[in-house]
Amino acid sequence: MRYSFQRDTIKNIVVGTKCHPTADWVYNEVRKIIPNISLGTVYRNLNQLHKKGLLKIIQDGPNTRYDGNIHSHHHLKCSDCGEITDINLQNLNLKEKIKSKFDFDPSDIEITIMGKCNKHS
Amino acid sequence: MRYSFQRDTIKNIVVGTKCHPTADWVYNEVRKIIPNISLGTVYRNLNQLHKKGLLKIIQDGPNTRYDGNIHSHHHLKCSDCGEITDINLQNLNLKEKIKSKFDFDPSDIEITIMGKCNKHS
DNA sequence: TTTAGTAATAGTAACTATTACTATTTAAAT
DNA sequence: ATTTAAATAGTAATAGTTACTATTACTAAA
Repeated sequence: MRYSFQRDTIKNIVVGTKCHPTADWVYNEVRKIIPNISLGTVYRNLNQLHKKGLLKIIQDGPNTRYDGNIHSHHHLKCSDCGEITDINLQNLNLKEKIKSKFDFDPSDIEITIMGKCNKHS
Repeated sequence: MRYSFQRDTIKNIVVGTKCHPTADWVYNEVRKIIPNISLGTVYRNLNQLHKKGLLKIIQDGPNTRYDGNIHSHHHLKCSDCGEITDINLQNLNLKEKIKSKFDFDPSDIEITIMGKCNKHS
């Protein structure tokens, strides 16, 4: 993958925020640095960065969001303000439970906990 | 909510399958019974049935799917064939873990396990 | 260094899933 | 039966994303 300033900027923006942005949010942020960047360029590069494992794609209901935290983690989502927070859940041993209980070979586990964050409980 | 044959048929189709269908799949099934039903009617009724708690909406990547199983359960998804299977995971005690570890009041937990089903492992 | 090759881009068009709109139909209460 | 409002079919509109194309710009080799 050849260097491009556009992709590099997009990557830095996604990795540099904890807000799990949409493509459109990223687009508006990048435009502050590259005013004439194309929305298509943002989408293309977000997808390429995902393919390279440099960011994650998460679904927030029907909305696609991007996550610069590529370490194994899960999400809390506040049903009031919509804020999504990364959390770590260790020792769940879920993969072993799945493997022993079901005829299924697990590779990745996604957990989203809906509820109220401290500002809205 | 007034009775309508369209809504009743849609509900029976979603509840009667384990395939976690898309709106379009439901539309094609309903058309076998009501050939001139409108796609908008399918969407409107799927959303109404969801509001009434008679079905669930799940996200399969960017695709919205409907689930007639309204009991608490989780999902296995095969990364080869895409098949989604309902599973029960008891005694995870996740809500208590979350409540004690994070400043967050959990209401609902969604778990999706990606991996290979028995046909593709 | 130039140059040649090709990946990446900007701008725009196209596509797809979903929702909104509107005139007409229909359930069901009076 | 008449009335009323919910629901419908059909269509238009919207939003998010991808595809297309002429042009630009990395980068490796001459």
